[in-house]
Amino acid sequence: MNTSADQFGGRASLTRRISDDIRRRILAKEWAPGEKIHSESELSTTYKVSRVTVRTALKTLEYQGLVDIRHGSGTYVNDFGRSIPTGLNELRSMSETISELGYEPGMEYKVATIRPATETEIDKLGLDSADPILYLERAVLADGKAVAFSYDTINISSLPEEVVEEMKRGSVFASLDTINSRPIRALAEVDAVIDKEIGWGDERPANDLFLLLQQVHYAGDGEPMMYSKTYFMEGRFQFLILRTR
Amino acid sequence: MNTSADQFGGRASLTRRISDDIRRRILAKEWAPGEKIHSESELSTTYKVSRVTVRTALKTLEYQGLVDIRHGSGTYVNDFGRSIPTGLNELRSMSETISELGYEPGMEYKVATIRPATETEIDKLGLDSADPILYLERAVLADGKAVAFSYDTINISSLPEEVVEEMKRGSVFASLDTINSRPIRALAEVDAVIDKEIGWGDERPANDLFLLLQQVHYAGDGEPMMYSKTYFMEGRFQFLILRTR
DNA sequence: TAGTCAATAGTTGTCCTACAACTAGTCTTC
DNA sequence: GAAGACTAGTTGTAGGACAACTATTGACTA
Repeated sequence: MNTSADQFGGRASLTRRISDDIRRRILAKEWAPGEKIHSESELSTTYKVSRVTVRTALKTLEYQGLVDIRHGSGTYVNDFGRSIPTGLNELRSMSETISELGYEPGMEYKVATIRPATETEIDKLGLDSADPILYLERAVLADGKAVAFSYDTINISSLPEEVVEEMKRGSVFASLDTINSRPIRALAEVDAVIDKEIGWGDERPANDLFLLLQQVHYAGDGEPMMYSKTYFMEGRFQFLILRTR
Repeated sequence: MNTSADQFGGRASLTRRISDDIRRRILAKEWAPGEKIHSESELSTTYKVSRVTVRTALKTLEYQGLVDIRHGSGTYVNDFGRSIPTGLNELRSMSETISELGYEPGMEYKVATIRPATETEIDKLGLDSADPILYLERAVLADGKAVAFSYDTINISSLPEEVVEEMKRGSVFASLDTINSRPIRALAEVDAVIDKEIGWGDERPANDLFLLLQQVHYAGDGEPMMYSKTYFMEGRFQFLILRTR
Protein backbone atom coordinates (compact mmCIF):
# COMPACT_ATOMS: atom_id res chain seq x y z
CA MET A 1 0.00 0.00 0.00
CA ASN A 2 1.35 3.41 -0.90
CA THR A 3 -0.83 5.99 0.75
CA SER A 4 -0.28 9.63 1.53
CA ALA A 5 0.05 8.74 5.18
CA ASP A 6 3.28 6.94 4.45
CA GLN A 7 4.99 10.25 3.92
CA PHE A 8 5.03 10.66 7.67
CA GLY A 9 7.50 7.85 8.11
CA GLY A 10 4.85 5.15 8.06
CA ARG A 11 4.02 6.04 11.65
CA ALA A 12 0.35 6.54 10.95
CA SER A 13 -1.89 4.00 12.63
CA LEU A 14 -3.08 0.95 10.76
CA THR A 15 -6.62 2.27 10.85
CA ARG A 16 -5.45 5.55 9.36
CA ARG A 17 -3.64 3.83 6.51
CA ILE A 18 -6.66 1.67 5.69
CA SER A 19 -8.96 4.68 5.89
CA ASP A 20 -6.73 6.70 3.58
CA ASP A 21 -6.57 3.89 1.07
CA ILE A 22 -10.31 3.28 0.93
CA ARG A 23 -10.78 7.04 0.62
CA ARG A 24 -8.36 7.07 -2.29
CA ARG A 25 -10.21 4.21 -3.98
CA ILE A 26 -13.54 5.99 -3.57
CA LEU A 27 -12.19 9.27 -4.98
CA ALA A 28 -10.67 7.25 -7.84
CA LYS A 29 -14.24 6.21 -8.66
CA GLU A 30 -13.61 2.53 -8.02
CA TRP A 31 -17.23 2.50 -6.87
CA ALA A 32 -19.88 4.75 -8.35
CA PRO A 33 -21.84 7.14 -6.11
CA GLY A 34 -24.72 5.27 -4.48
CA GLU A 35 -23.01 1.94 -5.03
CA LYS A 36 -22.35 -0.53 -2.24
CA ILE A 37 -18.68 -1.11 -1.48
CA HIS A 38 -17.20 -4.40 -0.32
CA SER A 39 -18.40 -5.75 3.02
CA GLU A 40 -16.34 -5.30 6.16
CA SER A 41 -15.42 -8.99 6.23
CA GLU A 42 -14.28 -8.89 2.62
CA LEU A 43 -12.20 -5.76 3.17
CA SER A 44 -10.63 -7.20 6.30
CA THR A 45 -9.43 -10.29 4.42
CA THR A 46 -8.11 -8.37 1.40
CA TYR A 47 -6.29 -5.84 3.60
CA LYS A 48 -5.18 -8.65 5.94
CA VAL A 49 -6.34 -6.73 9.01
CA SER A 50 -9.04 -7.39 11.59
CA ARG A 51 -12.63 -6.37 11.04
CA VAL A 52 -12.27 -3.96 13.98
CA THR A 53 -9.67 -1.98 12.04
CA VAL A 54 -11.79 -1.87 8.89
CA ARG A 55 -14.83 -0.80 10.88
CA THR A 56 -12.95 2.04 12.55
CA ALA A 57 -11.61 3.18 9.18
CA LEU A 58 -15.09 3.14 7.64
CA LYS A 59 -16.49 5.06 10.61
CA THR A 60 -13.95 7.79 9.85
CA LEU A 61 -15.04 7.94 6.23
CA GLU A 62 -18.67 8.07 7.35
CA TYR A 63 -17.88 11.05 9.54
CA GLN A 64 -16.12 12.70 6.61
CA GLY A 65 -19.36 12.25 4.68
CA LEU A 66 -17.84 10.01 2.05
CA VAL A 67 -19.89 6.91 2.81
CA ASP A 68 -23.13 5.89 4.46
CA ILE A 69 -23.07 2.79 6.67
CA ARG A 70 -26.44 1.04 6.92
CA HIS A 71 -27.06 -1.60 9.54
CA GLY A 72 -27.83 -4.97 8.01
CA SER A 73 -27.40 -3.68 4.49
CA GLY A 74 -23.92 -2.44 3.70
CA THR A 75 -21.72 0.60 3.18
CA TYR A 76 -22.65 2.95 0.33
CA VAL A 77 -20.71 5.68 -1.42
CA ASN A 78 -22.35 9.06 -1.01
CA ASP A 79 -23.04 11.25 -3.99
CA PHE A 80 -21.69 14.74 -3.40
CA GLY A 81 -19.90 15.21 -6.67
CA ARG A 82 -16.44 16.73 -6.39
CA SER A 83 -17.45 18.67 -3.31
CA ILE A 84 -16.27 16.66 -0.36
CA PRO A 85 -12.61 16.20 -1.23
CA THR A 86 -12.25 19.99 -1.35
CA GLY A 87 -14.35 20.72 1.70
CA LEU A 88 -13.39 22.83 4.68
CA ASN A 89 -13.85 20.07 7.23
CA GLU A 90 -10.54 18.47 6.43
CA LEU A 91 -7.39 20.19 7.47
CA ARG A 92 -5.11 20.57 4.47
CA SER A 93 -2.70 23.18 3.26
CA MET A 94 -3.90 25.66 0.68
CA SER A 95 -1.50 24.16 -1.84
CA GLU A 96 -2.88 20.66 -1.38
CA THR A 97 -6.45 21.88 -1.73
CA ILE A 98 -5.64 23.79 -4.89
CA SER A 99 -3.86 20.90 -6.53
CA GLU A 100 -6.73 18.54 -5.59
CA LEU A 101 -9.00 20.95 -7.45
CA GLY A 102 -6.84 20.45 -10.52
CA TYR A 103 -4.92 23.72 -10.54
CA GLU A 104 -1.22 24.45 -10.21
CA PRO A 105 -0.62 25.86 -6.72
CA GLY A 106 1.77 28.72 -6.08
CA MET A 107 2.82 31.32 -3.51
CA GLU A 108 4.00 34.87 -3.92
CA TYR A 109 5.92 36.08 -0.87
CA LYS A 110 5.57 39.71 0.06
CA VAL A 111 6.79 39.68 3.68
CA ALA A 112 8.71 37.01 5.60
CA THR A 113 10.24 38.28 8.83
CA ILE A 114 10.86 37.28 12.42
CA ARG A 115 9.57 39.85 14.88
CA PRO A 116 8.10 40.03 18.42
CA ALA A 117 4.49 38.91 18.79
CA THR A 118 1.74 41.49 19.08
CA GLU A 119 -0.94 41.50 21.76
CA THR A 120 -3.43 39.63 19.56
CA GLU A 121 -0.83 37.06 18.54
CA ILE A 122 0.22 36.44 22.16
CA ASP A 123 -3.43 35.81 22.96
CA LYS A 124 -4.22 33.55 19.97
CA LEU A 125 -1.03 31.50 20.27
CA GLY A 126 -1.10 31.32 24.05
CA LEU A 127 2.40 32.79 24.42
CA ASP A 128 3.74 34.05 27.74
CA SER A 129 5.38 37.20 26.48
CA ALA A 130 6.34 38.92 23.24
CA ASP A 131 8.32 35.91 21.99
CA PRO A 132 9.70 36.13 18.46
CA ILE A 133 7.37 34.75 15.81
CA LEU A 134 7.58 34.19 12.08
CA TYR A 135 5.31 36.54 10.17
CA LEU A 136 4.35 35.95 6.53
CA GLU A 137 2.35 37.92 4.00
CA ARG A 138 1.64 35.95 0.86
CA ALA A 139 -0.59 35.77 -2.15
CA VAL A 140 -2.01 32.31 -2.80
CA LEU A 141 -1.96 31.43 -6.49
CA ALA A 142 -3.87 28.92 -8.59
CA ASP A 143 -2.51 28.57 -12.11
CA GLY A 144 -0.55 31.78 -11.50
CA LYS A 145 -3.65 33.77 -10.60
CA ALA A 146 -4.16 35.12 -7.08
CA VAL A 147 -7.14 33.62 -5.27
CA ALA A 148 -6.41 34.78 -1.72
CA PHE A 149 -4.12 36.88 0.45
CA SER A 150 -2.75 35.24 3.58
CA TYR A 151 -1.35 36.82 6.76
CA ASP A 152 0.24 34.14 8.94
CA THR A 153 1.84 34.13 12.37
CA ILE A 154 3.83 31.03 13.32
CA ASN A 155 5.04 30.07 16.78
CA ILE A 156 8.69 29.13 16.23
CA SER A 157 9.71 28.67 19.87
CA SER A 158 10.00 24.90 19.50
CA LEU A 159 11.13 24.70 15.88
CA PRO A 160 14.68 24.08 14.58
CA GLU A 161 16.22 27.06 12.84
CA GLU A 162 16.62 25.37 9.47
CA VAL A 163 12.91 24.57 9.37
CA VAL A 164 12.08 28.20 10.09
CA GLU A 165 14.40 29.31 7.29
CA GLU A 166 12.70 26.84 4.95
CA MET A 167 9.27 28.25 5.82
CA LYS A 168 10.36 31.70 4.68
CA ARG A 169 10.48 30.40 1.14
CA GLY A 170 8.36 27.25 0.73
CA SER A 171 5.12 25.75 1.97
CA VAL A 172 4.69 25.97 5.73
CA PHE A 173 2.97 22.62 5.99
CA ALA A 174 5.63 20.90 3.87
CA SER A 175 8.36 22.26 6.16
CA LEU A 176 6.52 21.04 9.24
CA ASP A 177 6.18 17.62 7.62
CA THR A 178 9.95 17.23 7.55
CA ILE A 179 10.00 17.16 11.35
CA ASN A 180 6.69 15.29 11.53
CA SER A 181 4.85 18.05 13.39
CA ARG A 182 2.04 19.14 11.13
CA PRO A 183 -1.01 20.52 12.97
CA ILE A 184 -3.76 17.99 13.51
CA ARG A 185 -6.62 20.35 14.18
CA ALA A 186 -7.70 23.91 13.43
CA LEU A 187 -10.51 26.08 14.65
CA ALA A 188 -11.66 28.50 11.99
CA GLU A 189 -13.92 31.52 12.16
CA VAL A 190 -15.54 32.78 8.96
CA ASP A 191 -16.50 36.40 8.28
CA ALA A 192 -17.51 38.55 5.36
CA VAL A 193 -15.42 41.73 5.23
CA ILE A 194 -15.02 44.87 3.16
CA ASP A 195 -11.47 46.19 3.55
CA LYS A 196 -9.48 48.50 1.31
CA GLU A 197 -6.20 47.64 3.04
CA ILE A 198 -6.18 43.94 2.20
CA GLY A 199 -4.20 42.53 -0.70
CA TRP A 200 -1.99 44.08 -3.36
CA GLY A 201 -1.45 44.02 -7.09
CA ASP A 202 -3.99 44.62 -9.80
CA GLU A 203 -5.84 41.38 -9.15
CA ARG A 204 -7.43 42.46 -5.90
CA PRO A 205 -11.22 42.92 -6.11
CA ALA A 206 -12.60 46.34 -6.98
CA ASN A 207 -15.38 46.15 -4.37
CA ASP A 208 -12.92 45.28 -1.54
CA LEU A 209 -15.06 42.24 -0.68
CA PHE A 210 -13.41 39.21 0.93
CA LEU A 211 -14.33 36.05 2.73
CA LEU A 212 -12.08 35.98 5.80
CA LEU A 213 -10.95 32.70 7.34
CA GLN A 214 -9.34 33.22 10.75
CA GLN A 215 -7.68 30.07 11.96
CA VAL A 216 -5.73 28.79 14.93
CA HIS A 217 -3.84 25.59 14.17
CA TYR A 218 -3.15 23.15 16.98
CA ALA A 219 -0.39 20.56 17.35
CA GLY A 220 -0.91 17.00 18.50
CA ASP A 221 -0.20 17.98 22.10
CA GLY A 222 -2.92 20.62 21.99
CA GLU A 223 -0.58 23.62 21.78
CA PRO A 224 -1.40 26.41 19.28
CA MET A 225 1.15 26.48 16.45
CA MET A 226 -0.07 29.03 13.97
CA TYR A 227 -2.55 31.87 13.69
CA SER A 228 -3.56 32.79 10.18
CA LYS A 229 -5.93 35.21 8.50
CA THR A 230 -6.69 34.31 4.92
CA TYR A 231 -8.72 36.71 2.76
CA PHE A 232 -10.36 34.89 -0.13
CA MET A 233 -11.49 36.83 -3.15
CA GLU A 234 -15.18 36.08 -3.56
CA GLY A 235 -15.96 33.81 -6.47
CA ARG A 236 -12.49 32.38 -6.99
CA PHE A 237 -12.82 29.68 -4.41
CA GLN A 238 -15.65 27.45 -3.28
CA PHE A 239 -16.13 26.99 0.44
CA LEU A 240 -17.89 23.79 1.35
CA ILE A 241 -18.84 22.53 4.78
CA LEU A 242 -20.28 19.14 5.51
CA ARG A 243 -22.64 19.15 8.46
CA THR A 244 -23.69 15.92 10.13
CA ARG A 245 -25.79 14.77 13.06
CA MET B 1 -29.91 7.13 30.70
CA ASN B 2 -31.89 10.09 29.45
CA THR B 3 -30.14 11.46 26.40
CA SER B 4 -31.33 13.65 23.58
CA ALA B 5 -31.26 10.61 21.30
CA ASP B 6 -34.14 9.09 23.20
CA GLN B 7 -36.51 11.60 21.69
CA PHE B 8 -36.37 9.59 18.49
CA GLY B 9 -38.10 6.62 20.09
CA GLY B 10 -34.95 5.21 21.67
CA ARG B 11 -33.99 3.74 18.32
CA ALA B 12 -30.56 5.32 18.29
CA SER B 13 -27.72 2.84 18.39
CA LEU B 14 -26.04 1.94 21.64
CA THR B 15 -22.87 3.67 20.48
CA ARG B 16 -24.84 6.82 19.72
CA ARG B 17 -26.46 6.86 23.15
CA ILE B 18 -23.13 6.36 24.93
CA SER B 19 -21.51 9.01 22.76
CA ASP B 20 -24.29 11.50 23.49
CA ASP B 21 -24.04 10.86 27.21
CA ILE B 22 -20.27 11.28 27.41
CA ARG B 23 -20.63 14.43 25.32
CA ARG B 24 -23.23 15.72 27.76
CA ARG B 25 -20.95 14.99 30.71
CA ILE B 26 -18.04 16.81 29.08
CA LEU B 27 -20.15 19.86 28.26
CA ALA B 28 -21.45 19.76 31.85
CA LYS B 29 -17.81 20.23 32.91
CA GLU B 30 -17.60 16.91 34.68
CA TRP B 31 -13.98 16.94 33.55
CA ALA B 32 -11.99 20.14 33.15
CA PRO B 33 -10.39 20.98 29.78
CA GLY B 34 -7.08 19.17 29.43
CA GLU B 35 -8.09 16.63 32.04
CA LYS B 36 -7.98 12.89 31.41
CA ILE B 37 -11.36 11.21 31.44
CA HIS B 38 -12.02 7.67 32.64
CA SER B 39 -10.31 4.87 30.75
CA GLU B 40 -12.17 2.84 28.13
CA SER B 41 -12.27 -0.19 30.43
CA GLU B 42 -13.68 1.85 33.29
CA LEU B 43 -16.32 3.46 31.07
CA SER B 44 -17.29 0.10 29.62
CA THR B 45 -17.97 -1.35 33.07
CA THR B 46 -19.90 1.69 34.36
CA TYR B 47 -22.03 1.85 31.22
CA LYS B 48 -22.32 -1.96 31.19
CA VAL B 49 -21.34 -2.14 27.50
CA SER B 50 -18.35 -3.62 25.73
CA ARG B 51 -15.11 -1.72 25.30
CA VAL B 52 -15.70 -1.74 21.52
CA THR B 53 -18.86 0.32 21.96
CA VAL B 54 -17.12 2.81 24.23
CA ARG B 55 -14.21 3.07 21.78
CA THR B 56 -16.54 3.80 18.86
CA ALA B 57 -18.35 6.43 20.91
CA LEU B 58 -15.08 8.10 21.89
CA LYS B 59 -13.90 8.05 18.27
CA THR B 60 -17.00 10.03 17.37
CA LEU B 61 -16.25 12.60 20.05
CA GLU B 62 -12.66 12.80 18.84
CA TYR B 63 -13.88 13.53 15.35
CA GLN B 64 -16.17 16.22 16.74
CA GLY B 65 -13.07 17.76 18.30
CA LEU B 66 -14.28 17.32 21.87
CA VAL B 67 -11.58 14.95 23.04
CA ASP B 68 -8.09 13.85 22.13
CA ILE B 69 -7.31 10.13 22.29
CA ARG B 70 -3.62 9.37 22.92
CA HIS B 71 -2.27 5.89 22.41
CA GLY B 72 -0.89 4.44 25.60
CA SER B 73 -1.88 7.44 27.64
CA GLY B 74 -5.60 8.15 27.77
CA THR B 75 -8.42 10.31 26.48
CA TYR B 76 -8.22 14.03 27.23
CA VAL B 77 -10.84 16.78 27.07
CA ASN B 78 -9.94 19.46 24.54
CA ASP B 79 -9.99 23.11 25.45
CA PHE B 80 -11.89 25.10 22.85
CA GLY B 81 -14.02 27.14 25.22
CA ARG B 82 -17.65 27.47 24.17
CA SER B 83 -16.73 27.18 20.53
CA ILE B 84 -17.20 23.56 19.57
CA PRO B 85 -20.71 22.89 20.80
CA THR B 86 -21.97 25.76 18.68
CA GLY B 87 -19.87 25.12 15.59
CA LEU B 88 -21.05 24.67 12.03
CA ASN B 89 -19.91 21.07 11.71
CA GLU B 90 -22.90 19.76 13.56
CA LEU B 91 -26.24 19.88 11.86
CA ARG B 92 -28.70 21.71 14.05
CA SER B 93 -31.58 24.04 13.47
CA MET B 94 -30.98 27.77 13.78
CA SER B 95 -33.24 27.84 16.83
CA GLU B 96 -31.24 25.15 18.60
CA THR B 97 -27.96 26.87 17.86
CA ILE B 98 -29.24 30.20 19.11
CA SER B 99 -30.61 28.78 22.34
CA GLU B 100 -27.34 26.89 22.93
CA LEU B 101 -25.59 30.23 22.65
CA GLY B 102 -27.78 31.48 25.47
CA TYR B 103 -30.25 33.62 23.54
CA GLU B 104 -33.98 33.35 23.10
CA PRO B 105 -34.64 32.09 19.56
CA GLY B 106 -37.46 33.42 17.42
CA MET B 107 -38.80 33.54 13.86
CA GLU B 108 -40.62 36.28 12.00
CA TYR B 109 -42.54 34.91 9.02
CA LYS B 110 -42.76 37.11 5.95
CA VAL B 111 -43.76 34.58 3.29
CA ALA B 112 -45.08 31.01 3.64
CA THR B 113 -46.60 29.65 0.45
CA ILE B 114 -46.85 26.52 -1.62
CA ARG B 115 -45.87 27.11 -5.24
CA PRO B 116 -44.26 25.25 -8.18
CA ALA B 117 -40.50 24.78 -8.00
CA THR B 118 -38.22 27.01 -10.04
CA GLU B 119 -35.43 25.78 -12.30
CA THR B 120 -32.78 26.17 -9.57
CA GLU B 121 -34.95 24.45 -6.98
CA ILE B 122 -35.66 21.51 -9.29
CA ASP B 123 -31.92 21.14 -9.75
CA LYS B 124 -30.93 21.47 -6.08
CA LEU B 125 -33.69 19.21 -4.78
CA GLY B 126 -33.37 16.65 -7.58
CA LEU B 127 -37.04 16.95 -8.58
CA ASP B 128 -38.37 15.56 -11.85
CA SER B 129 -40.62 18.46 -12.77
CA ALA B 130 -42.06 21.63 -11.29
CA ASP B 131 -43.54 19.84 -8.29
CA PRO B 132 -45.16 22.00 -5.63
CA ILE B 133 -42.76 23.05 -2.87
CA LEU B 134 -43.10 24.97 0.37
CA TYR B 135 -41.38 28.34 0.20
CA LEU B 136 -40.54 30.37 3.30
CA GLU B 137 -39.06 33.80 3.86
CA ARG B 138 -38.20 34.45 7.48
CA ALA B 139 -36.14 36.62 9.77
CA VAL B 140 -34.17 34.67 12.36
CA LEU B 141 -34.29 36.33 15.75
CA ALA B 142 -32.08 36.12 18.83
CA ASP B 143 -33.54 37.86 21.86
CA GLY B 144 -35.99 39.55 19.50
CA LYS B 145 -33.23 41.01 17.33
CA ALA B 146 -32.78 39.87 13.71
CA VAL B 147 -29.49 38.10 13.07
CA ALA B 148 -30.22 36.59 9.65
CA PHE B 149 -32.71 36.39 6.81
CA SER B 150 -33.60 32.94 5.54
CA TYR B 151 -35.09 31.85 2.19
CA ASP B 152 -36.05 28.18 2.33
CA THR B 153 -37.43 25.72 -0.19
CA ILE B 154 -38.79 22.44 1.19
CA ASN B 155 -39.60 19.32 -0.78
CA ILE B 156 -43.06 18.34 0.47
CA SER B 157 -43.77 15.50 -1.95
CA SER B 158 -43.43 12.84 0.73
CA LEU B 159 -44.73 14.81 3.70
CA PRO B 160 -48.19 14.56 5.33
CA GLU B 161 -50.33 17.65 4.87
CA GLU B 162 -50.62 18.45 8.57
CA VAL B 163 -46.83 18.53 8.91
CA VAL B 164 -46.61 20.96 6.00
CA GLU B 165 -49.22 23.19 7.62
CA GLU B 166 -47.26 23.10 10.86
CA MET B 167 -44.09 24.18 9.07
CA LYS B 168 -45.82 27.33 7.85
CA ARG B 169 -45.93 28.57 11.41
CA GLY B 170 -43.31 26.82 13.58
CA SER B 171 -39.79 25.44 13.34
CA VAL B 172 -39.21 23.27 10.27
CA PHE B 173 -36.92 20.88 12.09
CA ALA B 174 -39.35 20.49 15.00
CA SER B 175 -42.14 19.60 12.56
CA LEU B 176 -39.95 17.04 10.84
CA ASP B 177 -39.10 15.54 14.23
CA THR B 178 -42.76 14.67 14.78
CA ILE B 179 -42.58 12.21 11.90
CA ASN B 180 -39.00 11.23 12.73
CA SER B 181 -37.54 12.44 9.43
CA ARG B 182 -35.08 15.17 10.30
CA PRO B 183 -32.21 15.55 7.81
CA ILE B 184 -29.04 13.78 8.82
CA ARG B 185 -26.60 15.63 6.60
CA ALA B 186 -26.23 18.98 4.87
CA LEU B 187 -23.77 20.33 2.36
CA ALA B 188 -23.21 24.04 2.78
CA GLU B 189 -21.48 26.58 0.57
CA VAL B 190 -20.29 29.82 2.12
CA ASP B 191 -20.01 33.14 0.28
CA ALA B 192 -19.54 36.80 1.09
CA VAL B 193 -22.16 38.92 -0.70
CA ILE B 194 -23.20 42.53 -1.09
CA ASP B 195 -26.88 42.66 -1.99
CA LYS B 196 -29.38 45.49 -1.61
CA GLU B 197 -32.38 43.18 -2.17
CA ILE B 198 -31.81 40.96 0.83
CA GLY B 199 -33.67 41.38 4.08
CA TRP B 200 -36.26 43.86 5.32
CA GLY B 201 -36.99 46.12 8.26
CA ASP B 202 -34.74 48.73 9.81
CA GLU B 203 -32.32 46.18 11.23
CA ARG B 204 -30.76 45.20 7.92
CA PRO B 205 -27.13 46.32 7.51
CA ALA B 206 -26.41 49.68 5.91
CA ASN B 207 -23.50 48.34 3.86
CA ASP B 208 -25.61 45.48 2.40
CA LEU B 209 -22.93 43.01 3.54
CA PHE B 210 -23.94 39.43 4.34
CA LEU B 211 -22.40 36.04 4.90
CA LEU B 212 -24.42 33.67 2.76
CA LEU B 213 -24.89 30.02 3.74
CA GLN B 214 -26.37 27.98 0.89
CA GLN B 215 -27.39 24.54 2.07
CA VAL B 216 -28.91 21.36 0.74
CA HIS B 217 -30.27 19.10 3.48
CA TYR B 218 -30.35 15.35 2.91
CA ALA B 219 -32.57 12.67 4.44
CA GLY B 220 -31.34 9.37 5.76
CA ASP B 221 -31.98 7.69 2.41
CA GLY B 222 -29.80 10.24 0.62
CA GLU B 223 -32.67 12.23 -0.91
CA PRO B 224 -32.50 16.04 -0.81
CA MET B 225 -35.17 17.46 1.50
CA MET B 226 -34.57 21.18 1.70
CA TYR B 227 -32.64 23.93 -0.05
CA SER B 228 -32.01 27.02 1.99
CA LYS B 229 -30.21 30.32 1.58
CA THR B 230 -29.50 32.08 4.85
CA TYR B 231 -28.03 35.58 4.85
CA PHE B 232 -26.26 36.35 8.11
CA MET B 233 -25.66 39.92 9.11
CA GLU B 234 -21.94 40.23 9.68
CA GLY B 235 -20.95 40.52 13.33
CA ARG B 236 -24.15 39.18 14.84
CA PHE B 237 -23.24 35.55 14.53
CA GLN B 238 -20.03 33.62 14.92
CA PHE B 239 -19.23 30.99 12.29
CA LEU B 240 -16.93 28.31 13.61
CA ILE B 241 -15.60 25.33 11.73
CA LEU B 242 -13.53 22.57 13.20
CA ARG B 243 -11.02 21.14 10.77
CA THR B 244 -9.32 17.83 11.47
CA ARG B 245 -6.89 15.49 9.83
C1' DT C 1 -53.16 -13.12 -10.56
C1' DA C 2 -51.88 -10.31 -6.95
C1' DG C 3 -50.69 -9.85 -2.40
C1' DT C 4 -49.03 -11.47 2.10
C1' DC C 5 -45.96 -13.83 4.88
C1' DA C 6 -42.18 -16.95 6.30
C1' DA C 7 -37.66 -18.42 5.47
C1' DT C 8 -32.99 -17.25 4.40
C1' DA C 9 -28.58 -15.46 3.21
C1' DG C 10 -25.85 -11.47 3.78
C1' DT C 11 -24.36 -7.39 6.42
C1' DT C 12 -23.57 -4.36 10.23
C1' DG C 13 -23.78 -3.89 15.59
C1' DT C 14 -22.17 -5.58 19.94
C1' DC C 15 -19.71 -8.71 23.01
C1' DC C 16 -15.70 -11.27 24.96
C1' DT C 17 -10.89 -12.36 25.55
C1' DA C 18 -6.31 -11.81 24.53
C1' DC C 19 -2.19 -9.60 23.33
C1' DA C 20 0.69 -5.84 20.99
C1' DA C 21 2.23 -1.08 21.14
C1' DC C 22 2.83 2.82 23.52
C1' DT C 23 3.18 6.28 27.66
C1' DA C 24 4.52 8.03 31.89
C1' DG C 25 6.04 7.37 35.75
C1' DT C 26 9.32 4.64 39.49
C1' DC C 27 13.36 2.51 40.63
C1' DT C 28 18.03 1.02 40.00
C1' DT C 29 22.52 1.69 38.72
C1' DC C 30 26.52 4.02 37.82
C1' DG D 1 22.76 13.80 39.29
C1' DA D 2 21.85 11.45 35.04
C1' DA D 3 20.91 7.65 32.30
C1' DG D 4 18.67 3.53 31.59
C1' DA D 5 15.83 -0.63 32.95
C1' DC D 6 11.53 -1.77 34.80
C1' DT D 7 6.54 -1.61 35.47
C1' DA D 8 1.69 -0.48 35.76
C1' DG D 9 -1.74 1.59 33.04
C1' DT D 10 -3.86 2.79 28.58
C1' DT D 11 -5.06 2.60 23.81
C1' DG D 12 -4.58 -0.25 19.27
C1' DT D 13 -5.38 -4.57 16.85
C1' DA D 14 -6.74 -9.47 16.50
C1' DG D 15 -10.09 -13.36 16.16
C1' DG D 16 -14.25 -15.53 16.96
C1' DA D 17 -19.00 -15.49 18.21
C1' DC D 18 -23.68 -14.09 18.26
C1' DA D 19 -27.48 -10.38 17.98
C1' DA D 20 -30.02 -7.19 15.14
C1' DC D 21 -31.29 -5.70 10.90
C1' DT D 22 -32.07 -5.67 5.55
C1' DA D 23 -33.28 -7.32 1.18
C1' DT D 24 -34.52 -11.04 -1.53
C1' DT D 25 -36.64 -15.34 -2.56
C1' DG D 26 -40.22 -18.49 -2.64
C1' DA D 27 -44.40 -20.53 -0.74
C1' DC D 28 -48.91 -19.78 0.45
C1' DT D 29 -53.45 -17.51 0.44
C1' DA D 30 -57.38 -14.78 -0.97
